[in-house]
Amino acid sequence: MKEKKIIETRSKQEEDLGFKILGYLRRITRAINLNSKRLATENNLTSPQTFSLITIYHMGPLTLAEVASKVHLSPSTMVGIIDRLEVKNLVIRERSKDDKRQVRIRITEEGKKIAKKSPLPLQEELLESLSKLPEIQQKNLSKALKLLASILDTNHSSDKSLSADESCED
Amino acid sequence: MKEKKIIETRSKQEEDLGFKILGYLRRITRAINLNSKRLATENNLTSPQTFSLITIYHMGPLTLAEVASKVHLSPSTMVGIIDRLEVKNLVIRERSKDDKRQVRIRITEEGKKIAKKSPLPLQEELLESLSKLPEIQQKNLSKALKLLASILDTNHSSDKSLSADESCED
DNA sequence: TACAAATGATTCGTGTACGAATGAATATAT
DNA sequence: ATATATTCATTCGTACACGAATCATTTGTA
Repeated sequence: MKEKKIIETRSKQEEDLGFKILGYLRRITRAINLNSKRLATENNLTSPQTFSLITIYHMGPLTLAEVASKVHLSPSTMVGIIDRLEVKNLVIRERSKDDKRQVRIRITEEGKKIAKKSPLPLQEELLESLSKLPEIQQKNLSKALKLLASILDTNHSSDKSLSADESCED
Repeated sequence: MKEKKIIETRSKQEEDLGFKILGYLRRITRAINLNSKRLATENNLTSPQTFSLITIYHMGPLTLAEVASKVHLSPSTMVGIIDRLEVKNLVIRERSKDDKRQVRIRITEEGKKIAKKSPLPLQEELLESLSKLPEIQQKNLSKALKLLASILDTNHSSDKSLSADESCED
């Protein structure tokens, strides 16, 4: 009753909810980052690299902007990721013949092999932990994340992604 | 019924769940990043900087490692963040007298003013959107994120944070 | 006391991640 | 047809974000 001056410009419950959620999100993103780096040393591929490679594998030759859009990254970020995938001989850039501005990213045979057996980032621990939860909780989690994702990225431009399907209407 | 060769090394529903969740998480982290950068241009403080500053403001002078732990970042990351807060005259480093290895981060008067009125990252849009949801959904979201955060960072070291309170047991 | 181990901050190297600016190619307008 | 606008990839500058290595200080031990 006497330490009330700590937060005075925001109402208590709003502060609580926002601060908690942001804290959880920070922890989540950090865990994802750490996992990505661990995977990078073990499998020689970071999480964004793996995501991009699998996307290219599934959806055929794509332009750089298309890959970026599908994995929810900006083109300028994607340039570096493709650079690193290319020096590992997992993809190749080839200039489009009809529109010489475009660069088509094509997966190599080597890349296909990696894509086929490369674990999705976080897959192991996350799925194992998830499978221990009751199914209802798994559904809730997935729904909550989907909700949050759509809340957050309506504030920005919205292009459809590989994982933004609409088949989750329970 | 004929495109079944796309994913063959992983079972269908596991793949679905993991891939979806990871997709949501990527979108969420991206939205957070974008928001952080927007705030940086508007308020001259990024999201990690704001988090760190508010933490220092609330919890008094702290060592660099303590701040890092409380905002869930590594010390090496925190060095840069404190650097940038320092050149903006929001905090100052002072060598500890009893243990000259330690650096105590102290908030300045200028920093206090900023901390008091600085919006929590994402606060505006997120809270506004959240407040439109039924309360039960808000609770679910918070619980789901907390669950996911604890699943994810049990894989790593766990120190308690500013936001990791236990008062959410509904 | 002297010497090894541990600790705290920092530096270094790598990899995201972004927007703004750039340059080449294409499309559009006059 | 030529000038302008648009589009695509890239480069540049900034800021995270991490682990490994480093350096100074402190602590523990022989």
